[in-house]
Amino acid sequence: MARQRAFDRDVALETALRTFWRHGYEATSIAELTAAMGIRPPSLYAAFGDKRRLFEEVVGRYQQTHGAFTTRALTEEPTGRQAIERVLREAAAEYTSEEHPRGCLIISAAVNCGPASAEVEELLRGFREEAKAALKRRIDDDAAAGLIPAGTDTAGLATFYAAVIQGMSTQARDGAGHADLLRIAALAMSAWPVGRREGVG
Amino acid sequence: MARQRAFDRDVALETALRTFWRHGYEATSIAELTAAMGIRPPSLYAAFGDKRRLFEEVVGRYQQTHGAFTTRALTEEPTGRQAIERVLREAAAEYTSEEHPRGCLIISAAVNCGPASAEVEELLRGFREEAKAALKRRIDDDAAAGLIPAGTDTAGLATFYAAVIQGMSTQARDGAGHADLLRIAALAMSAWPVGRREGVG
DNA sequence: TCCTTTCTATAGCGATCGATACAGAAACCA
DNA sequence: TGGTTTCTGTATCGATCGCTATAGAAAGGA
Repeated sequence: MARQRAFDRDVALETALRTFWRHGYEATSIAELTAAMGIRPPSLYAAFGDKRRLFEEVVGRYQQTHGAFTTRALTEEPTGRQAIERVLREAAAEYTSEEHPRGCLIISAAVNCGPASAEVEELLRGFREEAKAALKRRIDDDAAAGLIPAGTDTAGLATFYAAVIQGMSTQARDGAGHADLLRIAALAMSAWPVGRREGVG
Repeated sequence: MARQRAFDRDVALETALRTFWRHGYEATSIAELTAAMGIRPPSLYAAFGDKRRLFEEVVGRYQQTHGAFTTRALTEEPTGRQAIERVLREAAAEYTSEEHPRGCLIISAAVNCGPASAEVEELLRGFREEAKAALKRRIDDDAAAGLIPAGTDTAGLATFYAAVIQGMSTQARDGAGHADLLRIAALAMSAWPVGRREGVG
């Protein structure tokens, strides 16, 4: 019973996602966002609240689309080792895809923040810690199943693979290609503890 | 034959270094810098030119002080393996030190930049690529000396260790401690190719 | 066709950005 | 002690920041 929106909210959100993905939260201005989305500030604020809430919605969308491969790999693979190997392999492809900005939004979009947006920095930091904890849970599964030696430092392994993934994101943003990141992934997997399947222990 | 500066330029530069180190290039305002340095804008501009040149001087100072351990390790150790192992071990200590902001300034101070400071982003990117090339040169030394198998992908190894170091910086900024980073370093070294010294090949 | 409602566009809000004009203060030379 | 030079502090420049008041335009119900 009133005038309807003249733009596609979903398309506009995806455009905002890619803009934030490229330059980060603080470095992306409302002017740049509205120019990219093809709308004017009042339309943005009416549809998305404010810059902070738009970014939070962008992060949610990212986790359910471009970043969903992590959760899929961790839930679908039978062992922790296979799960982490797949995460690394798919990250290599995703972080270097030509279809969208390089690297990972959760890792790189809120690194340089002033005091005004410290909470945004903390939000992404929380998601990174959550992802690291998810890695650890699958490694713990392998430890419980006896696939890796008893007494293995599973938290240390999770921190290592989290660091490798974050390094892959930085490398991708610095220009490394798909093959470069696959080599990183393969070398990282060579750090996996020798276990039952490999004929030791 | 004229009035002399009322503040210590070197102390002020170190203060600016730590401020940029914590929040990054764009997120650090002139107001925040002058407040931290205890001077007023005209003094800053007279002594350092402008924000861009101040940052470039900060980066140079960082490379010769807090970041100098990398070059030292790479030049002083007899083998590439020992050099890289030492870089990782010292990075673990440096990135988590309580004496200054966490992580690496070259890696984290210009990640989220708008179009206006794309050149600053590119400057640090160049230094990161230079560091990666320095890693590769030492790995090539080991290859030439027959310490690692013939045909080893030395560029791939260099990219791997560069990624690990960048991941260590991110982990440190997210709260990981010295021991956590040492574990990352140890696991990363387990990816080093098996060579003559290890009794294979 | 008119009324209500919600969108859109223009224009501009106060605050902050990087950077400076200006005048007073301090240090050296004559 | 006066003159020259360079620093320092105040106050502010134009531009941009995130955000919004206001008015006109469009869509549905009566």
